[in-house]
Amino acid sequence: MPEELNPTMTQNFIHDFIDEDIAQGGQFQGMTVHTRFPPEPNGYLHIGHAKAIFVDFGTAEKYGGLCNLRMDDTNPTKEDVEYVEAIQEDIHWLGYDWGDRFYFASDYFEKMYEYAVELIKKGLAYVCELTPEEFKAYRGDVNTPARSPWRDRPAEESLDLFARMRAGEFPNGKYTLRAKIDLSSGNFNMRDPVIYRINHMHHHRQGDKWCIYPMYDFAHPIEDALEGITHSLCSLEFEDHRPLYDWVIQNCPVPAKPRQIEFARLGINYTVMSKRKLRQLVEEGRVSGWDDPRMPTLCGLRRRGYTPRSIRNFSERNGVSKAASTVEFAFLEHCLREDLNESAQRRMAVLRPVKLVITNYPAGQSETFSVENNPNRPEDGSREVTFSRELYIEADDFLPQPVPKYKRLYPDGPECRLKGAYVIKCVGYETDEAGNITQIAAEYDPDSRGGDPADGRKIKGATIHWVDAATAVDAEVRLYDNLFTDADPDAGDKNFLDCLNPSSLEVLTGAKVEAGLAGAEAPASFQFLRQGYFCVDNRDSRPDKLVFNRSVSLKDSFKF
RNA sequence: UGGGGUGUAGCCAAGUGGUAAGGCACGGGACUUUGACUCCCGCAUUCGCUGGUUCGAGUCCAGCCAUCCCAGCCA
Repeated sequence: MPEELNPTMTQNFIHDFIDEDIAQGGQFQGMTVHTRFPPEPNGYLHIGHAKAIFVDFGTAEKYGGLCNLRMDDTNPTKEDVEYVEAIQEDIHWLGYDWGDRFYFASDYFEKMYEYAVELIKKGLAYVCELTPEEFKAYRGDVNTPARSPWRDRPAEESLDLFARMRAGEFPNGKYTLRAKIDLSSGNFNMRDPVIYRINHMHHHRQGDKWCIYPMYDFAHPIEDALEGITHSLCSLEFEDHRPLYDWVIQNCPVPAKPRQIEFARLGINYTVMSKRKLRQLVEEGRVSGWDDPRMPTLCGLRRRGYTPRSIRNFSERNGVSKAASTVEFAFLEHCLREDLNESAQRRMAVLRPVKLVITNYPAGQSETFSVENNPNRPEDGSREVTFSRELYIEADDFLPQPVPKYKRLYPDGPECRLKGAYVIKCVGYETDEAGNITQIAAEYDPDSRGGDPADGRKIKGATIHWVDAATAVDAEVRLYDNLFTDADPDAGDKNFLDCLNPSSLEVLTGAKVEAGLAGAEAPASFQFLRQGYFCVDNRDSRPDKLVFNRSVSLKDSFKF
């Protein structure tokens, strides 16, 4: 049911590693390549996650393997079921499917507990009773080892305390379980990291069954191993954690030996990708919600008219490497245009209308023209549009005084073509007292029905779009610009809110669109001729008021 | 000044000792019933810098520089 995915993902350094693993005949030989996408259900997925999804699912697909979807819900403090469903919906929308392999890290809590007990018995973990403040003070620094007064606590004592931690005998923060590794390691993650903490809190899935929760570093490798993951792909900031990941795999009797490989996460200029900041935008009402069309969330992009295919292509063509990258927003737009140009149906709409009167066309007369829906795809058919003496055209398709190279309407200017209808020539215009243009007059060539003059002469002017004043429908059109003005609102210590673009949304209420653009028959994404690509806003539209969101504008190489 | 990464054009990115792919952006032109699309052309004598090895170095070696991540009982 998902539309056809991209051709096989192009080779990248991750695939090189996997190829080696398979070739070397080690732990992965003969195994099906198995990856996972492990979001924490604490927010909505955004365009950055799309890359991770692409890498995780795409890599599995490339090797004929499997990719699991797993909710990494080891910290109930920030998590909520609300996000669990949204995450699944967004991944499916992108076109990926995990079959029946949908898991929750919290379902492994019992097993993790057992492994932790094993570690204690082996003398590789101990219960520590440093307060958070002490813990911090004892951490040491770049050239001072950490101190841990409880690391030699007898295993029996730790076992007892750990059991009582689980039983709920102690308040939050009283005790932690720590792995006994290396207090002087240059890698702070190895300085006897906490692997379990006490947190008396209701878990969205486990309820009140647990009051101790495993830390990511302990839980994640176990989750991977339990699911038979062969390659655990994650972002660069976890490189420092790999020694600990390997330590857990090595010291717990897990059924598999997954390998962690890190790649650079995606950055886009003019775009905030931090969940915390996105949440702030929503909570402070600076956007209408997580799905505000200006948001970089998948649901926001979807509502704005982005297609799954365009986002997949964007991910594919960006490549996968370890170099921190910030790609240009223009590239995402390019990928959308590329897809929409191929697939979007065309419609006519006039965003800033001005009336055009065909002076030699009989008043009261009307006719219809058949206009193709997409010149690239004849199979999309055509539609009927009405034409009469009074039309609306775009205000900037007329100029009282032409500027150099202007080839649209102006008095005594060149012949222009009304898209799909007739050839016309401007013969005058009217203004109000203030000098504003109120109406344009033109004459048409009756022998040019459909747009081609009978005598075969070339039309020098441009082809312009129009709507019939008699049948046009009023609409609201929303034009989007970047949510931020600064190229990288996430960089440095500046306040990202200061970078908000005050004109990121422009609402045009006087637009006129051709009839038949409402309701179920409307194409999901379409192009308003010479105005860009739009989609019907299914969330906001009402029968009496059509609302269109602009996905991206057309490229305009026209310069005066 | 500890540990772990990364540096190829404005932005991504191939390149794995044999003489710098591709895409985006940008500029120019052709075509066009969307000034869109499409199509041509242009766009790194050089790969962070400096040395070294080699007939030959973006690729190997050394040193240096820049930059990102790490001291949550977050993930």
